[in-house]
Amino acid sequence: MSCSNHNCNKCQHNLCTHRVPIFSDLASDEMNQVTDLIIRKKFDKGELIVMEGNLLEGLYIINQGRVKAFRYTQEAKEQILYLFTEGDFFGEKNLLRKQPVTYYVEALEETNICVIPHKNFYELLRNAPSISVKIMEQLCIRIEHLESSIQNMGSKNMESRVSLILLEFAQKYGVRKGNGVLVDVPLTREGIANYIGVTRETVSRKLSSLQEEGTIELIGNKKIMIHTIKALELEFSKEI
Amino acid sequence: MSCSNHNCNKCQHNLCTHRVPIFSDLASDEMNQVTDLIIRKKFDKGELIVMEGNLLEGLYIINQGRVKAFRYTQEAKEQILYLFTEGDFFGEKNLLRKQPVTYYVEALEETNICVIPHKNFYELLRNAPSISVKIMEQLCIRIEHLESSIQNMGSKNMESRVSLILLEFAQKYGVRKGNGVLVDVPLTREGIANYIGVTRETVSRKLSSLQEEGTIELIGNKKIMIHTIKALELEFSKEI
DNA sequence: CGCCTCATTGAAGAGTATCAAAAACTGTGG
DNA sequence: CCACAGTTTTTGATACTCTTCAATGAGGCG
Repeated sequence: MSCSNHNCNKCQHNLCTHRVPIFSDLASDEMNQVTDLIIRKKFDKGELIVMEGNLLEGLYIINQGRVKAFRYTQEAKEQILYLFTEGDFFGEKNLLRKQPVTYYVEALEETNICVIPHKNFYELLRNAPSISVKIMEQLCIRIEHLESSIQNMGSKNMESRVSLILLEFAQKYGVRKGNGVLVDVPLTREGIANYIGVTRETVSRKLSSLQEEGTIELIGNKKIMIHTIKALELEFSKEI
Repeated sequence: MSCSNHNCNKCQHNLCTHRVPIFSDLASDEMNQVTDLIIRKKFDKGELIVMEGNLLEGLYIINQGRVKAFRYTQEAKEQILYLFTEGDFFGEKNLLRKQPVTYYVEALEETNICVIPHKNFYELLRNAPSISVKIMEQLCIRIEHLESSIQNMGSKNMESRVSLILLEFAQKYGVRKGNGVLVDVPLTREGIANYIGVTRETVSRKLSSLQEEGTIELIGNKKIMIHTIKALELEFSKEI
């Protein structure tokens, strides 16, 4: 599950510290200092990275892969809060407030994580005040994302909720292909459903109808070709 | 709408700086320095304090009163994100990232606001690093609140959503009375509905049924006596 | 006291959840 | 490369919950 600094060659040349916004202001030698402190971990698809109630040993940075962070609703259904990708980090909250995590994090694919032990993290905060500001910025970005999610979930019609998640996917994971965007979907239908608070059948039906009308094209279960982004944006905002 | 430092006697003796967590580590003379910089504003019930798109001139701290922060959903329905009370603050996000606000804030009752101009706020950040940490903590608290909201809105049955908001009210605005809790409800039925993503009729019906079964007692439109908190907690978690 | 806003209640309807079954996909091993 | 098994997805039919629309009732402020 974890590997030393020397036999994890993928990490070696793809250092988290260089990819994370919060360290972007560090001088190169400072960055190397941080890099030396990193503990690397590897998780398989479906593996739990952290559990609700865990006390994290440090800041978790995603070096490679994608993960979902979720809680359970009253109905014991997963409610996905975030999708994190390369360069994203989590656990900062629990470091700052020294509290156990309040959600689960699970690898959606093979994922390499870099952990900065919290002792070192605090030193960093003291020595490089610019990091504080960066962290605040990231926290604010996270707040905005959550606010949008709530705004979206307050909307009753699932049309706009499905459309919005497709737009989010297009933006985060999409690659231009011809005059459309090809998306490598990180979630199953059920995962999508758990993200926007509906059932998997509803997601399925809506994707099918979007395919029928030519807006998207389902390629297997893991890829979606979005032909007309405009149509999604329209759908998203068509209700008065 | 705004008043000078000398004729706003309510503020005078109830200084925001003493009531806000982020300043709690400041020495008394530092605090007085901050206090001198404060601009005071007063808003009537129903008045908009900030609008989406506004560039705020500073950090907004609530000295007295209650406000709601909301966005609009696709259906043009208000989606309430936060209820802020005395001691809470908002606008920090937009200061840190220097971006326009992304929500509306409206006074739910007569409200006194203290504004710390952002120029002074930045100085504070530089001179008193402890404030950074406090702000991060507050941001984390806000994140946790939002995460809980999403978890709650992901739950399909409104039973648990209504129960949860009543519990939240009890905790924030409740006063023990005998063996129950008397709550001064800050929102109309429609407001409650806009907080949890249902219609006002649904809220009304659920409150009535809770009253029938003896869990709560509706006193006018603005007060609710909660007789058995336990019943709400049960209701909240009764689905498997 | 009267007006206006807010809240309640009822009946009908829309829409999504649920349940069930069939189809498609994914990955493994021959 | 193909067949197979397990998983995931799709699709259909039904049920149920919440919304919507409408009308009545209560509350609060001048």
